[in-house]
Amino acid sequence: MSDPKTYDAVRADFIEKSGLISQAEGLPRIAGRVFGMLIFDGDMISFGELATRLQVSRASISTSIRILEERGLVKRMTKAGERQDYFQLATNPYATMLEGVQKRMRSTREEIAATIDALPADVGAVRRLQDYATFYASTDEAVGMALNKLNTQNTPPSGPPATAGKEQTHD
Amino acid sequence: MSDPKTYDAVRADFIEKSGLISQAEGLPRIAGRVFGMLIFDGDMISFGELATRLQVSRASISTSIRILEERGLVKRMTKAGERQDYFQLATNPYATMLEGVQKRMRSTREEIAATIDALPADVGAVRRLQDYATFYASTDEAVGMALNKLNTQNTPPSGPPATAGKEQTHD
DNA sequence: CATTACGTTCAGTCATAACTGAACAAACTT
DNA sequence: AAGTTTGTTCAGTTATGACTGAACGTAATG
Repeated sequence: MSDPKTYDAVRADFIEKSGLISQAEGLPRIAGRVFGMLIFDGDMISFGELATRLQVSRASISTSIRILEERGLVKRMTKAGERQDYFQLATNPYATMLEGVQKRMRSTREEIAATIDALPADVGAVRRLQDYATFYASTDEAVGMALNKLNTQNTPPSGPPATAGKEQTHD
Repeated sequence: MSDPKTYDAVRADFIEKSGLISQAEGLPRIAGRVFGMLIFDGDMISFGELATRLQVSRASISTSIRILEERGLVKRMTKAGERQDYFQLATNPYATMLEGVQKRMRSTREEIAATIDALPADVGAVRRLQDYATFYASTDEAVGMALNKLNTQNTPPSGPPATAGKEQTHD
């Protein structure tokens, strides 16, 4: 208990944990570390800084950022007078994550529905497939409720601080 | 539309799809195929039958079954007079899946909380970490609601049919 | 007893995806 | 112009995990 780790140690641990969490969610580990670093630090971080502070190649940063951008979790910024790209958490990244989950669940639910449609209604499998589909449907619905909560209650959450004037959203 | 696939073709497609779905959920593909086959066929399937019908090694069946048993999705049965093990969907496997999801989310939420506790309350990171933790908390809650629905509304669902007398649950 | 059937385990192979270094194009600096 | 800096892409390496074959223990069968 009485182990006051330094700020930097806590930070490093959290970033590393984020890597592992993301790995469990199907993202590459480095992308998770980038995400964790953006959460922890809050402010914009440059491309080069990401590479050096995480001690990985710039190629890895490039692809990780691409993945995070595709998923809508991170946005790319520019600073006037700076050549490097800067990155920041997207606004409400968690809602975006849930939307992604929803999307995937719906798609698999539809695949199950397609299987059901391809069968005559009286075969025994239909009943079990319907249960399977229902499972996805109600989970989808539950996620939708969490999403609503996220979108309404705390807008804006701790997202990017009101920009100080120099930065521009990139596209 | 006017493409009446044979029952066996629909079945094979579904089983294959299940493999892919499970792969996306972090399970080995073969485990997903086993799961899909158990859903589709409904009745008990023997160890050997799984290996031959899925055209994979018995070693793979063994480890896949172990995984599915560990997760509580499948139960092992024996038939009097039969030496082979038989397998069946567990009762309410979907609820069990959701419980697993919940468990994992709680554990990562706790890791985030631990990070927060290790920081003085006034650092900026705390706010963002709290948002992160809240995200997991409310998703956890939502899953809990879906779980309740699953557990109450349709008990028993299409689970294993009342056993015909010869089988025994294997512990 | 020997033989066969069954399921597990383990070493090894194979497939896949993460990660890197190097080559590159574009934009800036001198 | 030549030389930097920056980000992307691609070929190649590396790490990871799925899958298999073979060896094994156990239990039933003959």
